[in-house]
Amino acid sequence: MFTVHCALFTETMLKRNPSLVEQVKTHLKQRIINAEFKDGRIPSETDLANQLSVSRNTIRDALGRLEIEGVIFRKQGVGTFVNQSLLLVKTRLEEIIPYETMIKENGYQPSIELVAVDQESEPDTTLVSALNLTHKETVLVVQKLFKADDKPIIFTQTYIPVTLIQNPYTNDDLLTPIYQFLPTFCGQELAYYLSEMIPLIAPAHLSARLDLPSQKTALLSFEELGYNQHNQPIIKACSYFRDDLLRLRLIRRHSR
Amino acid sequence: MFTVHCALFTETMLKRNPSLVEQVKTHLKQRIINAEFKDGRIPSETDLANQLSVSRNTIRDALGRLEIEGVIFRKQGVGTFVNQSLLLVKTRLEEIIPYETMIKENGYQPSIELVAVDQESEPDTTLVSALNLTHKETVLVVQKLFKADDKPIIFTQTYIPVTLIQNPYTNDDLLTPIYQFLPTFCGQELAYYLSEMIPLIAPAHLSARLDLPSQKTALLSFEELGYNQHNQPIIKACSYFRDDLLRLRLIRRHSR
DNA sequence: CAGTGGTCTAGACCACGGG
DNA sequence: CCGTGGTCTAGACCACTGG
Repeated sequence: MFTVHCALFTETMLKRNPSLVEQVKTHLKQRIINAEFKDGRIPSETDLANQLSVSRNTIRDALGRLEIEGVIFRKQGVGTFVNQSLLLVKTRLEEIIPYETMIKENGYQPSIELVAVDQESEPDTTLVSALNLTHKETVLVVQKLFKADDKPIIFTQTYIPVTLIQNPYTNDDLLTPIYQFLPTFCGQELAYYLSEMIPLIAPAHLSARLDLPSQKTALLSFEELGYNQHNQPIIKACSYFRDDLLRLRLIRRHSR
Repeated sequence: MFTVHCALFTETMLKRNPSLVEQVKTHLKQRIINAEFKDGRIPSETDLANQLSVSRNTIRDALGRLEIEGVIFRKQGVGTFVNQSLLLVKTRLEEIIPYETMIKENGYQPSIELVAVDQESEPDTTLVSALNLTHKETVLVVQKLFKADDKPIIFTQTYIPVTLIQNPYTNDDLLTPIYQFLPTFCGQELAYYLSEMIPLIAPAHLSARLDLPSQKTALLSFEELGYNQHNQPIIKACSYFRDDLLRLRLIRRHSR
């Protein structure tokens, strides 16, 4: 329909950047969230293509991404439908999301505390090899504590080689998500994390930081290497979660 | 080149099913594993399209999937390259893999033991609501123990509503991965898992099962709901991992 | 500048599922 | 049978990178 077409293009701009596919995806996602589709049935790809005046391929590409996100699902020969159950799932791990957002989506009031900022002039060997550091390269170690409704919930420790840092920064800048800090102050993009999940019995210092109820508590920790667009490891991050307040979820599929 | 074209199509069959894109993907992945591309540089999309006599879109689709798997990465204006570092990563969680394969890929000799098969006639309320069971529906509970080089490493507990089961099965059938059991005996496809990751201090019975070294050991557990192609939850599975023998990994990206 | 990947189109045919 | 999504093609133009 014409109104839909207008909504998509006049308000934003005429085409390109973000790509048409991305605009269509965002547009459809919004209509889904607004519950504009009765019975969860989404119009046929041909109809959508006509409505939005783009080719069916563009529509299919956008729908494909929404399917991967778990927002919709398709039945060949039948149609495309809203995936209500997955629409409610927060804290999906396969996507990089600021912890602040994660906490908010779980219904808490988030806050961040900068615990410490240190310069480590002699990083240990595992860090040196993980980040391909030249010997004796200094690393910035940033410790942050995330709170939900003022209760400690996530503790993170981020390692950034100082040689990466190009522009002066303040402590406030360190409070932003690392994937915002990197482009601004290091001229680097964070393309992806390779993450290891490790269960842990909270050691004393973490127990204190996270205000854990009893002495022996199980924690979930992430040990992650962040890579740039050239596939080089640039940062390391360790995170520790109180799983009683935040459940981490993940969708696992067949590769096909 | 013609030889390449032949390798792709004569040996397998003439086109379609698996799809062309899938065939191209498999073909390229094999060449990558065989280290056929010098310096990790993959031919341009146009070249590949000519070599394999398919359209560039088909090539791009295949490369796109390999990129998601982390096998390759692209640089606009430059080219497409093998992602050596991620090629070595095993035990990727975002994909459904038989635990047997997972253990093998980590260099151990896998074996499976069927610990117990029970009929639970009064499933608890969380199970009832998770699987949308009608009241008093009996559930088959299958307990399996996976070993790596004869050391216990993964313990699983799978819940299958008996009403799903259409064909007679033996205990040996229960040893196969659940996603093979479901199509054969239940006429269902396992489309995806929605998984929760929970750290745990091993309770006594798990400690014994998994032959844990000391009393208080942290375990990683998965609590998963398996959905079919119609987006209905059909099974529940709980898994417990000894993380000292098996490191679980995951790639996290930006949604775009 | 030439060559690469990134985006988009229009159109074709197939496979499936429900009436 | 028809309408749905699934696959594939050929061709166009853009955006970026390197020499």
